[in-house]
Amino acid sequence: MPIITLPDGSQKEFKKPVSILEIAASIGPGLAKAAIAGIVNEELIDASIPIKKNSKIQIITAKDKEGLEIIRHSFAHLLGHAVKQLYPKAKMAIGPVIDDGFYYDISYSTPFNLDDINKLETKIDTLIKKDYDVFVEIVDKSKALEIFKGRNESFKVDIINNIPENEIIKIYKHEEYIDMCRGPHVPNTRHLRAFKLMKVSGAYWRGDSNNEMLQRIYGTAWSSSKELKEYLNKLEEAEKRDHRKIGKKLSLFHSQEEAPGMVFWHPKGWTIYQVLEKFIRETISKHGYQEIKSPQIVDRTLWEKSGHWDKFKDDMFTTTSENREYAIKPMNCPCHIQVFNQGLKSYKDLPIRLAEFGSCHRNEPSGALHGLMRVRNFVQDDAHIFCTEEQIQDEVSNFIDLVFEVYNAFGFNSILIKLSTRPEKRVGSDQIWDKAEKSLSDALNNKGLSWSLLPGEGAFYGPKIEFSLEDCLGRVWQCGTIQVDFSMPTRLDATYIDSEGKKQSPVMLHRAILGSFERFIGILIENYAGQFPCWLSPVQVIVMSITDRNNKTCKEIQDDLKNNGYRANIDLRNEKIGFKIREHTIQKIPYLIVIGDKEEASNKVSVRTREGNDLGIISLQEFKSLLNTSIISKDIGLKK
RNA sequence: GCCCUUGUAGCUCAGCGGUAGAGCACUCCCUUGGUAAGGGAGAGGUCUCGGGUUCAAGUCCCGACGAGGGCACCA
Repeated sequence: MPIITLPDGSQKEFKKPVSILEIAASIGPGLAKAAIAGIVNEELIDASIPIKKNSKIQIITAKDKEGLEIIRHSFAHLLGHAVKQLYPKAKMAIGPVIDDGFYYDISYSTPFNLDDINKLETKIDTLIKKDYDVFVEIVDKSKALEIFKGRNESFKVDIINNIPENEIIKIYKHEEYIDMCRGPHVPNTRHLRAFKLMKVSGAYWRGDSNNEMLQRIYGTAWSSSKELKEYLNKLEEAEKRDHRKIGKKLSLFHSQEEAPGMVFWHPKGWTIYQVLEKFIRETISKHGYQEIKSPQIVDRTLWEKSGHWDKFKDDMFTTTSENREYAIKPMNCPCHIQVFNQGLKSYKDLPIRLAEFGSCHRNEPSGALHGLMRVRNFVQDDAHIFCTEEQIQDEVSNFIDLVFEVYNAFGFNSILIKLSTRPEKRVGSDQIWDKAEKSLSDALNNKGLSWSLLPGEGAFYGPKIEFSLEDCLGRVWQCGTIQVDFSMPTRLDATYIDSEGKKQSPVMLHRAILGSFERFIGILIENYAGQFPCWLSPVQVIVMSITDRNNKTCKEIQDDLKNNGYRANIDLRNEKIGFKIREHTIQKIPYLIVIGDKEEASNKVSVRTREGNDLGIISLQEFKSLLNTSIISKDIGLKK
């Protein structure tokens, strides 16, 4: 005789065990139709499973976050159903929910191509429209093994073998297709409507590159076709912002076969790079850093000593000369310790903050390369802080301020913070780890920041904080980091003299704000869709003539602007003004100046923005002060 | 590195066994025009590279390299 308590506190008593579907039906037919699953005493369960005890329940529909997840999960099963109908010999591995959709990993003799995907999509469509009921059944392990062995589903058998003995297993029956799942799933396929199969790719069984490579079919699914459409539009929007596309259109950079994973920066792209570097240089200088420059190529023995050779030698570029083997540096820290090691250091010298825009090479696997985001040669805004254990917290605290200052300058105001703590394999005593982790969390808490904990995710040499920023499309990019290192200073013999005259090893903090310049510029390109705020814009002003009578004046205005430190170009081509405006608007130049006879006569300039706003005829002086304000304030402008 | 897809003019793409095509960009000519594309003409390609099949190969097959999407990796 279960008494069921609904979310609004009202109670209903039933004479026998009831399912979510039945409860929903007792409330109203509309709800009965919409019910997908339920939360019973905080546990998500299938809508058809009878509830025997007094319970607090909530009915889940497609409008709930959980409902959408269930829909996606059920779509994975539906894909399985379709695959097995079209390709009976296929073996199904796993089909989980992911952001925006689902996938299924499948083993099959021949690769699936686009044609197969289309066929599967059509098949799923016909299955959906049958509005068939999905039945759930609870079985024990031996029964589950029997079922899936009988169906020749060796991956499912493998999964079952890894499930503890007394755990219950749920199987879902989609007509003749049977899948195994924790569930819950939709009670009927009529809840499944808005989906699209997106792509096929390879994926290793259990994510291990030693295992068989399966074929993964990705799909997206939503609770309504309107949401599906919105999602597909969003993808299109993101594609338009692709930094590789914009990089080409605006002639910022390119790459070519002869230098895979390396960037050829064009004048305009390099201008952005230099402005960015200048900004970081000035900012970190204010925060007490000293800039250094260390060698590009360093003898193998240093990398052996630092431990990198052992772990990463295959991922390093090497070169030889006169029987010595060198590595092109994959990181800067060992070199920075060499700088620290020059001359005796006193505790009074600490903290010492050494920064370098260090160009690093890493032989990344070819399949990992991606535009500016993952390259083989990149420059970090790297620095290492040498300090005492007591100084860790202050240094971290100051660094957090620095990160926020920099990110805010680009208009990134939503910043996510993660703290990773000691992993199983690590160096250093628990006491030191306690202290270091506490320093990091205290620094975060003292600033009243919210952060999430990643237990066990720290580096073997120390805990770390990671900073991610959210771009205007809501995508999250991990950029900044600060990592405590107890190990490398000792390995590379860094010491200082403490107040009692004894030698001590300093703690080293590895830190970066942007991460790599290449990647950060990639992120900026996508965030701004190529429309850089004026202070970063490669060309800030274009001066255009109406007829060639006005060319001389245009040149004079350009010279004036350039002499005042602004990046100004001229367009004196024999083209109509509309043509020129169109072209430079597409090139995202913030300010477009038009010079015709009227402007010459009044000794003024006509100003138009790339957003299409006409700022009217103003004096050059007035324009310069406007430009100046925009640059100094790092105005983000109308970016969307 | 692994799986799938892919590589044609500077760019975007068509052509898919029978002597290389379009639009934009480029060059020249006409036009000197006031806020998102004025008109005309011309030039431009060992169809990524190397093999093979064929009377004949951008076009089919094999391999290499690059690129795209995933997977694995990411000090």
